[in-house]
Amino acid sequence: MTSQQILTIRLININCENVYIMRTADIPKIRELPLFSDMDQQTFDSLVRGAYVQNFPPQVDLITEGDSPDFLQVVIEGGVELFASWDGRETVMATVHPVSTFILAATMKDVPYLMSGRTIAKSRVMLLPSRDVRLAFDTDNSFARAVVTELAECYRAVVRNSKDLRLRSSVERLANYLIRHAGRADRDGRYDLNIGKRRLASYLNMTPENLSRGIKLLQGNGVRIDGSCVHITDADALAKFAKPATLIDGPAEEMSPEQWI
Amino acid sequence: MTSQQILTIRLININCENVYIMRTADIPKIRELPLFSDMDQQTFDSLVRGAYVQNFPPQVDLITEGDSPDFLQVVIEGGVELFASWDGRETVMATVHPVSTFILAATMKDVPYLMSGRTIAKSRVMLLPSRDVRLAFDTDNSFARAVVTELAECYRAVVRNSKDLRLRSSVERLANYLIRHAGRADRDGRYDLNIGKRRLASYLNMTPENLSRGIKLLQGNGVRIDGSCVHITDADALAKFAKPATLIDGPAEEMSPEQWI
DNA sequence: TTCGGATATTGATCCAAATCAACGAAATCA
DNA sequence: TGATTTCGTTGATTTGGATCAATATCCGAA
Repeated sequence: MTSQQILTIRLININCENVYIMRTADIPKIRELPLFSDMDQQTFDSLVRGAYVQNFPPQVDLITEGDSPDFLQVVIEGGVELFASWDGRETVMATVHPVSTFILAATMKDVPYLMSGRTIAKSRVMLLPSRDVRLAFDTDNSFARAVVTELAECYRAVVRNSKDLRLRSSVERLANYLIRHAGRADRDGRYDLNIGKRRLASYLNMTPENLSRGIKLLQGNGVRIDGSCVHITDADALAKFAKPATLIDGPAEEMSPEQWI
Repeated sequence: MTSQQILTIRLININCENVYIMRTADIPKIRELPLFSDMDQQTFDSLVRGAYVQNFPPQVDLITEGDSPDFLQVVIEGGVELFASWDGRETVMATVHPVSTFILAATMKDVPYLMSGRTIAKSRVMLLPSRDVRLAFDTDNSFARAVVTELAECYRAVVRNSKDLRLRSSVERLANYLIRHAGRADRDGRYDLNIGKRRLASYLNMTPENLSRGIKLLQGNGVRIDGSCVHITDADALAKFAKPATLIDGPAEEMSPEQWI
């Protein structure tokens, strides 16, 4: 079977018009990911040969919890939100920003996804057949090491998130969230929220109504939010209220590959 | 420096009388762990050569969050509880039962622990120098693959736990906890709780008072708890209330190596 | 541009869960 | 054995957060 035939079958399988073979311009972006940067050129080439790239509009489901991981996915442009459901309830677990992979654990173990994923913007996603990824893992030690680093980092990110949920009140979670993202503030201490408040509330495990009230409460604690503009007016006061901790919020450098919003 | 000298230094470092070089009887138990079972004999031997074993009374702190991972630890007998603290609050994150390892992620990445660990019973713990573990990872592909499997499983366990926290009420968490452990019930549907209610409450992220009330509430839903004896009187009724889900509670087989209580 | 829908805010109310307080039952120890 | 402490339960009360309802605001499409 030629690779062209394989591609054709894949096209039919996923039943979508807008599919491309790996665009040359995308390759360097992928290559620079920590997960792939140390890989043998030969392994990387063979991995990329079987891959393809797809463009999606916003609000498209990419994966559904319970499904089998046919592909390791890489967000090249746009953004993907990982969420989970149970008994009619739904919660945002994380958001993946370019350029990074998601659902690596399911791919490596070849077990069903624990989370669903949908685009939150017009997005460009690369799909690497899971079989090829596992094959690359078996043949390339550098890649194996990178997979371990990535998985360990993902694990630690969820543990930190779990501590955040267990040990803090919702307003404390909000305050620390704002501090974690203060890195992109300008010299006046302003930055854009870059996420809908509805989505943010879900990620922080609170209702949109309570998020509004939390924002109002924080106005007396060194931060003012107007629309999507966050303005840190008194970083010390905010820190005093939020009590950020490295072992929960992570050092800036350790901000994870499977990025936690 | 001879290995005897190194051992002596280690003895001084940890400042505890009750230290042994690897007891021969412990080796097979370790060897059978999924993490080590596929390892080259040679690598395994060199790993075990640098290891030692220690006995602890209950309530002893083995690791403290923020510390550097000098050793990969393996619980051989007894039990270890992983917990985390922030701003005077404390929460039980997980319990590790024999025979399994913990804090593998910190060891592999050589970054500070995110959780503290203390014995919850008289325990026997093996300590493998982190450097040796990372060395073994670099030289033994089977081991590398096993590490990935273990890390992926740990990651998924925390994700499931996070879903449990986010999507369920405290009584729902309790009900599903009881179902998850129903595997060890006898034919009458009875089993022992095997954990103090105080600790269980902390793990379920609720107060002891509320746990008591939750238990009472569940008496009308197919389960009766008397002291430490759990009696599933109506499994269907309990399941109807708890709505257990594979993607949160895991299939029995997938019960994790870094065991979630 | 206006319309219609999603999104955000505010207030009122309700509910789950934490806290406070008291007490009985085990377990631990002298 | 009795004394002391820890653990578990129950009741009363408070509080954080959810829900319900009403309005305001933003945004995208015709």
